[in-house]
Amino acid sequence: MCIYSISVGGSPVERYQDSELYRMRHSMAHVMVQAVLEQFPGAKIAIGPPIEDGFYYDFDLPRPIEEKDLKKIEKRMKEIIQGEHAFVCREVSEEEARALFADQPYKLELIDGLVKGKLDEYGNKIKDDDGVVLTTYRQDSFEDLCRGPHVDNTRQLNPEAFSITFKEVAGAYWRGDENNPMLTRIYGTAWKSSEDLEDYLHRLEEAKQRDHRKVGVELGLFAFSQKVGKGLPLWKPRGAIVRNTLERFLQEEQIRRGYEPVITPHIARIELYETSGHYPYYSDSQYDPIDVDGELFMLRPMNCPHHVEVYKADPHSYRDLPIRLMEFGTVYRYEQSGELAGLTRVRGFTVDDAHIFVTPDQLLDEFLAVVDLIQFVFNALGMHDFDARVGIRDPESDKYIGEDDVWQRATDAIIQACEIRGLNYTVEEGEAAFYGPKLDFIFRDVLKREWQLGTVQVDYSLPERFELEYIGADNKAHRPIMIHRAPFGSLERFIGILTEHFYGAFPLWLAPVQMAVLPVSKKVEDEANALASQLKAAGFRTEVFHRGQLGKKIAEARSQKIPYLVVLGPRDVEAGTVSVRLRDDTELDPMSVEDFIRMAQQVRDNRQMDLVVS
RNA sequence: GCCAUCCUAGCUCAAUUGGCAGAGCAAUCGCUUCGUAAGCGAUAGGUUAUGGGUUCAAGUCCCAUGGAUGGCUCCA
Repeated sequence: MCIYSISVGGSPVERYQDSELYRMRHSMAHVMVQAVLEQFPGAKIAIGPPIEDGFYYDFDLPRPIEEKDLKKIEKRMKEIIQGEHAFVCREVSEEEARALFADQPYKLELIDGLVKGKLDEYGNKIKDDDGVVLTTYRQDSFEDLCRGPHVDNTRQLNPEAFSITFKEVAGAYWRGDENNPMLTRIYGTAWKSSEDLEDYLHRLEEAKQRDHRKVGVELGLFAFSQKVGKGLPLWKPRGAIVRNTLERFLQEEQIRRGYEPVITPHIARIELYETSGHYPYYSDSQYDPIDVDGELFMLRPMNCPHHVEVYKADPHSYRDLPIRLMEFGTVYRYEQSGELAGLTRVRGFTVDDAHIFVTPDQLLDEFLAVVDLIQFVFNALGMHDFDARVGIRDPESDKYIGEDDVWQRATDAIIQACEIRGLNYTVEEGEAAFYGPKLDFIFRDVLKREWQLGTVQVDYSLPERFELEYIGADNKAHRPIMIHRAPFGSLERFIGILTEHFYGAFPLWLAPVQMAVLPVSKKVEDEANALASQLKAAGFRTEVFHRGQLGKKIAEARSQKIPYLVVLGPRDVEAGTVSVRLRDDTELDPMSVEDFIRMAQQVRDNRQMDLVVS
């Protein structure tokens, strides 16, 4: 068991778990524990695995850890690494292990879990459970219960390519359970070379610069107010333009594809949610009911029950199906205060929602049509890097409604659709909605961070609970199937992600201000105003910059990421041209206003990313 | 919600062991009319997040509340 075996028959790409970096980071975590225990002799230690970009270790410390402790620990880690200590593995019996970790309660609990419950260090059932062997790894003075793998010797670690002060320490529940005590988690990042470390730290800095909370405020897209409440964003005029433009784009595309807009209220009587199952299955995310003259109303956490009631307002023939009801529906969900984050995690948000009612025959085709729509939308926004994830039930949990065979049918349909469209997908347990399995689209932005965006769900349960019907060709009542879907997910989160993806430099069609007219001097103010009117008349959101000299106007327009900077001076007025500079500092040759407008219209109407016609 | 850190002018930040709250940008008002990354000057802007406490004296120390940030848990 002490020999780490490379998995056989795996993919040709080396798995992270098999890589040298993984072993280095794992070993680095052990070195950190040794240094922490020297600094805090009474500390209790929990677990500490390698993670993406680094590692962590959880501790129960006798006092809060401070920045200067971390610096000392980091220094000591370098010494330990330079001590060239071997990592020595040995198998231990249960008794030996208990004696070894007699004063480490978390380790004893791990041993209990491994030996009795066949549980791994995270408290999950060990799948391949034929005989659990306990092993330890020791370097220098520190020995840890660990299954490895590690490097052979600390000389394989680079003392100049790691950091434990790059991130704040964090609280983390023992075994990830919020009922357990909170431990102190120290994060580290470790690389093979100091250049790699620098690159990584640079990437973090880049992400910070792009953060939509910073960029969104600079561009005047949105604001939060303590008086309105946390997690409740206010869209400022420029942000509202971006959002309205996206909504219009999607609505027009959906109408083209047979969707029908509906509009429904943000609250409803509690009976609606009792029927739908949101109450009680979704009550953790819902706000307390509102008493209106003795009747209980709820702020809606989802739009589906309302759309179901729209469907129910009329009798339906199989000839009418599929019926596709769409709404940019605002919903309110309770989120714990610590979970709120900018626009990506809020308490009130708008879903680009639609509910499609189909016959069983239509399910697959309609599902495929939804997948096509989502791909179309992502493509239009220049978002090409995404994978699909099929979310199915966690078989251990009881938070789902509906019968087993119904879940199976829905899951089969989703997987079949993925196969037909050749999507690169994974299947994950526990990722389903409470009423049915779903297909999520996971997008990677320019910094390779993953975001869950669009989602499609197949639902047999709500039609059942609401007793939905259509009349079939046999003149008998049948039950339709519902598809829930949202390409953007939530407009708030989506625009947050788009802002970071584009670094605020939205494509022309989305840019809040599309053109800045920059008069060279006051002598051409009148001409500049006239030019702006002309550009506005051509349908472009245009502003004239009056303040300061030309250089200042350019600096300001650049910082606002305005796509076209239209410079106008006496020479242009005389020649009847404009001098266009792009926000990436490209200067175009002087051209007539008409040519410029024609080009910009083409760029806008094709929703091009490039600002010139290619 | 939990752990940790933080909150000074609209924004970015100063303020010595606890000793008169300041600067740049933005804003307002002048001057300047200038051809591709920030022209010059003046004015105004603050119960230092809020409420208590310690002290002769609190932006600074202590407590509570609110909010933000990094994580955990949860999630569109």
